[in-house]
Amino acid sequence: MFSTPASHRRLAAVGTDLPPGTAPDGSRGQILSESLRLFAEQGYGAASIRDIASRVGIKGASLYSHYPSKAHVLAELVRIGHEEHFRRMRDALLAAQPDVQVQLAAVVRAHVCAHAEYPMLAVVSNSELHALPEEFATPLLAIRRQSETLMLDVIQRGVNLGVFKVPDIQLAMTAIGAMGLRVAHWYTPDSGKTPEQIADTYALFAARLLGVTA
Amino acid sequence: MFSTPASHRRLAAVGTDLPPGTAPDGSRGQILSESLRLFAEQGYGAASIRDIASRVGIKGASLYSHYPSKAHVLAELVRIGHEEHFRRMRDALLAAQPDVQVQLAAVVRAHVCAHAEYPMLAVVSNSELHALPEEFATPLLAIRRQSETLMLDVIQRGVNLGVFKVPDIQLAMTAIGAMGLRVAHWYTPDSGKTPEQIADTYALFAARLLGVTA
DNA sequence: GTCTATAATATGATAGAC
DNA sequence: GTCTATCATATTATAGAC
Repeated sequence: MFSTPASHRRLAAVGTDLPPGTAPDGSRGQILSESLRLFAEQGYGAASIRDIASRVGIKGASLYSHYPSKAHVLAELVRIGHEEHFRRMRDALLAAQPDVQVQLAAVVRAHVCAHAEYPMLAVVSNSELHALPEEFATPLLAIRRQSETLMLDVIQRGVNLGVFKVPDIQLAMTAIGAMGLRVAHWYTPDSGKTPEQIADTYALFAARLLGVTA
Repeated sequence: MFSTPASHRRLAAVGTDLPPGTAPDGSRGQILSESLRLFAEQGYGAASIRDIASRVGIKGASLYSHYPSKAHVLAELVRIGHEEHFRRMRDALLAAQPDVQVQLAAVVRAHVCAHAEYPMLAVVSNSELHALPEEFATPLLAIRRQSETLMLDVIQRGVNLGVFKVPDIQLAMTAIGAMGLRVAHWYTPDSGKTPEQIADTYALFAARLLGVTA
């Protein structure tokens, strides 16, 4: 039970950025953006339709012209978050073939950068999925599994090649994954560290954790 | 945005255990225990006084004979969680003097075991502090800082002794801390791994991460 | 210490005018 | 696409009987 941010805020960052091209135009996009802020800072359950609408500058009832329910807004945000995260990891891996150490660094870097560059989206995607009805959650969990498998496959390949040595690859994956997840909570652009610097250090940590000594 | 548990539940575990001696007798203890379950599974905001009371077998109004408000119940749970976590880390460190590698293993093991043995308490302590008013949160954040400092001091001492080598001790601390935090979300007693086995592996990971090659 | 009853307010969502 | 008005229900918390 510790650690960062030092305040009792849920995350340190303040930006509500969404990945380029993912936010719709007009009120629909504003609803997404303001919902992101409120869901990240207060949690889905504590953020009301009226809260969201008032920040957009409309009334609660008007929100229903854009989304059929509050759950649909959350589902859309979590979908964007999961897809962006998976896309980045996959693209990084494809560009890094074939050295397994380079592959590991690429996926860890992509994982960390996604969480540092879109901290609110990451917090909502990681911490609010439980609030969705099962039919909304199922396809999102499928994306999650893809991302997990991607990292697990790199670790397994490294072990098979004799480059990595770990007592348990599942535990290695959860450990490396967790390091990156948590970045979304404490990262802030004015910390003096860029996402890339953090990603580099965490990629080193991941390699060491897997037994790479060079 | 990934990782375990595979379901859309917030955590895999089902037990609502509190550390021995921390749960009051009678209704007061039951309120704490049922609140723990509901806050962990649904989040503080989504769990109602009526939900809690009905699980205890009383009416909502009767809860106010035991706690002055819902926030007081949460504050009590988070206090128990933070104190137990700090106490375990401190005791482990005191028993492990003076080899810095042994110290590191001790604090990491204590950190991981606390999160595996009391997963609901850990999830609530780590994920719901933002729901508390600032006057409730301040003393809890102080405990958090103590736990952080404890681990940071071990890392710093290892670096000073030339046993550990890292580009940034703060990043090392957040990485090691995050590994343990996340255990509370995916750990379940019927996974075939004991908290001790996970703790041993994570202690190895932590040492490697800090540049220990032996 | 628990109950019933209730206050005061907030919630997600809908109907229908413009 | 936004509004006002409203429905139906849920919320935290209190008052006062037993």
